[in-house]
Amino acid sequence: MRTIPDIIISRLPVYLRALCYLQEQGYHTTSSKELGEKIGISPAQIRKDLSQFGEFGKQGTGYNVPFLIEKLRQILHVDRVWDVAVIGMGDMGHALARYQGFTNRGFRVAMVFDSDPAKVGERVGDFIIQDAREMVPAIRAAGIRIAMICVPAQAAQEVADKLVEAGVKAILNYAPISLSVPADVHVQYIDPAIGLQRMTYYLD
Amino acid sequence: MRTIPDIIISRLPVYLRALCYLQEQGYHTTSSKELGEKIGISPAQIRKDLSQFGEFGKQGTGYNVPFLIEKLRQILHVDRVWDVAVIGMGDMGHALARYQGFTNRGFRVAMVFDSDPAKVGERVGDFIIQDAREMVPAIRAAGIRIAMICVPAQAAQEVADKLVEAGVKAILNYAPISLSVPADVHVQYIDPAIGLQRMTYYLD
DNA sequence: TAGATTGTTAATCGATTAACAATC
DNA sequence: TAGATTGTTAATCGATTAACAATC
Repeated sequence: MRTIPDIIISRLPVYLRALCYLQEQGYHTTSSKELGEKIGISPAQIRKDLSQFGEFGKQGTGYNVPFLIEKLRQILHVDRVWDVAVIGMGDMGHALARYQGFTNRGFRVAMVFDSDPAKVGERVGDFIIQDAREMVPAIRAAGIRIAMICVPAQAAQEVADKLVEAGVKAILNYAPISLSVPADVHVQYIDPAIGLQRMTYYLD
Repeated sequence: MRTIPDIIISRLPVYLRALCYLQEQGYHTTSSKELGEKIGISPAQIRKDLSQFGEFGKQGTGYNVPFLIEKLRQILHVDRVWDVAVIGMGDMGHALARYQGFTNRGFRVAMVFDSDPAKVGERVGDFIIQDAREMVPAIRAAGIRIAMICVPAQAAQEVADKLVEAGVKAILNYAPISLSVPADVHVQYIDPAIGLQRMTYYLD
């Protein structure tokens, strides 16, 4: 089986999100044209992307929304619920620990950590903050494969190393620094300042 | 002047972030090779990207770190401080209002809004939460051009419309929905669930 | 000088789009 | 049937990389 380009994979969650939103609004079918207008992607590209994985549409009528949602969930492996660990209970980690937006999208925060003794044992949402020193055994014992890093930049690489040691294979990094990880570990970056700087170039 | 591709612009903030980090660590010069290893981008690409804007390096020695930082700040228009408005004071808006990571990166949160009467008038960080009904005149009067949307999905498009009406030209959208805005308004999306879904495809 | 590294060219590689037969 | 829309092909478009003369 040939490898699907990552740029295609990166668009699938956007399709899935839009389809779920359409479903909530009562749509039962949609077309590549309609979907493309909603999310600003050309109809041809949507059809080409989806065709990498199968024939999900019908000529003349388009795509069945619940069916395509199910297929995309299977493709992206979010037809299950992944446990996620959050490291760093500052404001951002706190917000992620309580984030409602993971519901029905394949994720559930399962444990949260901080290295500050003053925070360890405190409650955040449904969780008791655990000591960061127990991170590796706790994550390994729970079989957790996904983590979010919300610690300061200077601590992020060390945390990433420990997560790798604990068996984590996917990291969502909120710390403003590029991480070094083995090739089989995936990293995505979220940095609001970078998001803003990508736009100020166009402002005068 | 020919238009620089957006994909190049989108890498510049990453270069800038890495250079600032190198500077903190005491580096005075770096090379495209060294920088590329830190951030996982090929040296040729870094040189090609930078060459769109001028000749910033020296053969044999590479780039002067403070000089390149200054140039990138000028290019990205973050050689100043932009005032930013935050709409929606849930956990995420709260975290952004108090976010320390904007400092020295060209941004300062200047005002925050919520539509919940129970929250209006409360304090978050250094700010008093303002009534969302005053959003348009307040943003317009302050000349604010950048905003972050942290409201629920079903309210986000309406908020975006008001921001456009108020003169905002750049929106960082944390709501899990694609926004429709005029062509001269820029939008960047931050959605942790999408970040995670881009990785679970590769996990089994 | 010798070694290192830039900026740039040309070649390669990959992604997007236009167009259309197939068919619901 | 007529209209709509898919999946796919081929053409176009754009981005990345390799290589190297220039030069610090």
